[in-house]
Amino acid sequence: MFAIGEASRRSGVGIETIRYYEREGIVPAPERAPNNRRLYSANDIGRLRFLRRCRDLGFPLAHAKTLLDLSESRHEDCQSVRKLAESHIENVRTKIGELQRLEAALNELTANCAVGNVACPLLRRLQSD
Amino acid sequence: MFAIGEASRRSGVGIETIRYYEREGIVPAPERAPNNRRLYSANDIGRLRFLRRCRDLGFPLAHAKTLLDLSESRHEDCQSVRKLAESHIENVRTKIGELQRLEAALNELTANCAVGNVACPLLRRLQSD
DNA sequence: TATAACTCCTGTAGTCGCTACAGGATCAAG
DNA sequence: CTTGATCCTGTAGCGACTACAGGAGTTATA
Repeated sequence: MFAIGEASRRSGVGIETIRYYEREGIVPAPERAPNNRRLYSANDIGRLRFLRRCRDLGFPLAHAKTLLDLSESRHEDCQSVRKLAESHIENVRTKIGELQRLEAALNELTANCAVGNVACPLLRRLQSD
Repeated sequence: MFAIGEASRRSGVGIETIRYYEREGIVPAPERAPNNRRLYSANDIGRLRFLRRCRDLGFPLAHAKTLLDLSESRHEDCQSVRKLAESHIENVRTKIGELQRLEAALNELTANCAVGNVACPLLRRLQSD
């Protein structure tokens, strides 16, 4: 059993974040030592690591929790997992598209904003009616 | 002079957001009618529209405010504008790259998660030590 | 003129996922 | 015995809104 600092190091989840997950019911409250300090099992730490990986993949915390629950249920519902993952991929693709359009717009706006312009064309465009 | 609802319609900035901008000092407090309602001039509305365009381009609000201030100063500092815009474009490019790597990772993880798998490979990977 | 429906006001709290304290208790090492 | 690390609870802050609650004033219709 490990103290929260060690659990943090082993899982890659920050101490404050671990306590936050507990408060929010993302992970169950761990055992406590007689001195009231939290004690984490290897299993608990595995759960935290699982959550960190989900977060690294950009899943919102609520979905990370769902995936965690799915991963701990007896009959792993691969179907549900895939559905969640695919909808997430779709979101990521959408966001990439949005940002690419943004980049194009910004490039165009700054293109004319080159050397020694008197009136700034970018500002002109932002001001226009 | 226009009431806040009309200013919202004309600028494309939500009513609550307009009041928020005022609270935060992003825009100056407008005139008030004798009945205490806010009154916006065409100029005020132009400012709001300017901010909306900056936000649409993904500038953080603080930078939007800086751009607005630059646009209203006597000698338009095109240099500063360009610097802000270029650093923002850089951020957008970085974010695009991150999301693309994310998408690749998710694609790889879900690739094996195809039809009728018994044990879900995605969960396996998330669980691994 | 009465009433309904709309718009506006202030102030506060919620969103998301942490992160950063404050103020204290406990523990390990020298 | 003291120093410094770690832990505890509880609360507030981040960014940029958004959504109320509870009230007041305005406009349109019957």
